[in-house]
Amino acid sequence: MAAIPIKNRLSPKAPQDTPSRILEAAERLFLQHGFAATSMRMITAEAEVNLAAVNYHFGSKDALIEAVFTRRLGPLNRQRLGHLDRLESLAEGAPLKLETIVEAFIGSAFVNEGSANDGARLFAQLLGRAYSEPSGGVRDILYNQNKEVIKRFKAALKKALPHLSAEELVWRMHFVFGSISYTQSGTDALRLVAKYELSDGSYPQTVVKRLLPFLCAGLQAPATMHAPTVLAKVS
Amino acid sequence: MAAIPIKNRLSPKAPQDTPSRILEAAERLFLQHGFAATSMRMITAEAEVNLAAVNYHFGSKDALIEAVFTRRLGPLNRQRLGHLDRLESLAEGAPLKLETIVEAFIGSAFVNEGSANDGARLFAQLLGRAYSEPSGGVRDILYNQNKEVIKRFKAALKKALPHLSAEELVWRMHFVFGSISYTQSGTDALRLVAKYELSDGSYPQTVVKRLLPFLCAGLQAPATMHAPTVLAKVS
DNA sequence: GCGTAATTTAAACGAACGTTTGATTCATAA
DNA sequence: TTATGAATCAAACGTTCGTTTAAATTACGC
Repeated sequence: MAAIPIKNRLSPKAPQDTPSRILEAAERLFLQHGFAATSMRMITAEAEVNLAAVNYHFGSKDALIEAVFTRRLGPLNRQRLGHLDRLESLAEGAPLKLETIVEAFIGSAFVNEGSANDGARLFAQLLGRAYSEPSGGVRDILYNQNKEVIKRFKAALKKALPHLSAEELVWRMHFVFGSISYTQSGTDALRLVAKYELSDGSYPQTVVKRLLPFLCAGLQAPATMHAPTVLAKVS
Repeated sequence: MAAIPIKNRLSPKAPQDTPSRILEAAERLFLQHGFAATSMRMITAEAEVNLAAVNYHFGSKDALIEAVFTRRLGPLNRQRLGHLDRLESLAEGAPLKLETIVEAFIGSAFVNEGSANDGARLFAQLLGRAYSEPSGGVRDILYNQNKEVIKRFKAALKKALPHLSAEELVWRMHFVFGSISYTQSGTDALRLVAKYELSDGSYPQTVVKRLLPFLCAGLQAPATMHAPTVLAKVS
C-alpha cells in the first residue's frame, strides 16, 4: 500500500505530478484568457492542486509563465535547427530552395514531434499570443530562446533570396512572423471572416499547406518599389 | 470670469474635457500594458482626473474600452470605404488592380486622415494589439465595427483574384491581417530581429512601401498546392 | 443672485489578487 | 517502526482591483 500511490489513477485529463499538471493547466488558461487575466486560483483549480502549489514549485506567477515557455521552446527550436541542419548538409553548400526553408520553419511551429497529443498545438497558439503581449517579460523570454533559430533561418533565407537587401529581408521576416503568429493564435478571427466552420482534425496540415505558398510568394516579391500614389492623389 | 473656463489653459498634453482626456490616456496605456493590466487608477492618474470620473462618464471599464475603439474605428472605416468607393466608381465595373485594393486598405490603416497628430498611429498599434486579445469582448467590438469593411474588400479582392476559391481567399485575407496587425502592434519585435534602429519619422510610409509588395505577391500566389514533403520524409 | 443640474471630489466598499505561514500528511530510508 | 525531508493543506496576509457613495464644487438658465 506504499509502493504505488493511489493518486496515479485520476481523471484522464490529470497527467502525473503536481508541477506538470500546473504547467498544462496554465498553458490552457494563458491561451484562453491571456497572462494578466489568468489568476493563480484559476490555474490551481484547473490543475486540481492546492493554491500554494504554484509558489511552492515555481516560486511565483512570473516564474511559472517563464517555465511554461521554456518547457516547450527548447525542444521546438532544437527540432527546427535539426531540420535546417539536415537540409543544409544535404544541399552541400548550395542555397536551399525557399519553400524548403519556410516549410522547415512553419512546419515545426505547427506540427511538433510526436504529434499524438495536442499539447504542441496548444503551445503553438500560445506562442502566437505571447508575441503580441505588451508586457516586456514574456517578450524577453521569447527573444532569448529564439534568437539563435532566427539567426540561422535568416542566414538561410539570405542565401535563397539574394535579390533582397538585408533590411528588406528583415522586414519580410517580420511580415512572415506576423502571418504565422496571427494564424497560430487561433482561428477565431478566421471564423469571423468566413461564415463556415473549418473542417478540423487535419488543421495543422491544412494551415501549413495554405500558408506556405502565400509566404513564399511574398518573400520572393521584387525588391525595388515605387512610391504609393493612390492615397496621395485621391481625396 | 464664467464664460471661459480657466481649465482650458493646461499642459499641452491635456486636451479638453474630461471624457476626451480619459480616452486618450486609456488609449496610450492600453497600448503599453494591455487591457487587463491597465487599471482605472493608472488611467485616471495619467489623465489627471478623479478616479470616479471613468465610471461617471463611461459607466465601467469595459464600456471605456469599447469607447476607445468606437471613437476611432468609425472614421477609419468610413475612410477605407470612401477610398474603395472612389476607386470602384473610377474603374466603372472593371476589377481593380490588386495593388490598388491592398494599398487602400493598409494605407488607411497606417496613415489616417489629418495625420498631423500621432493619435491615429497609436490607435493603429492598439488595433493590432486588440486583434490578438484573448478576451472575447474586445474581439466582438472589432468584428461588429469591421465586418462591413471586410465584406467590401473581400468582394473587391475576389474580382481581382479570380483564380482563388472563396476558401483560399479567406485564408489569404487571414494571413494579410496577420502581417498587418503584427506590424501595427509595434516594431519592437522587428528591432529584436534587426540590430539597428529604424529611421523613424517616415515610419508609416516606409512600412506601407515594404508591406505592399509582400502582401500582393502572397495574395497572387498560385492556388493549387502540392502536399508538404520535407517534414514527412526527413527524420 | 438664485436654484438646479452637472460635475468633481475624497473616502470607502466588497471582492479578488499574489503570496506567505504553520500545521499536517505523505513517501522513503535507516 | 521510527525519524526526516518533501509535499500538501486550510487559512490568512496585505495590497490592489473596479465600483459606489455622499458631500462639495462648478456651470448656467432664469
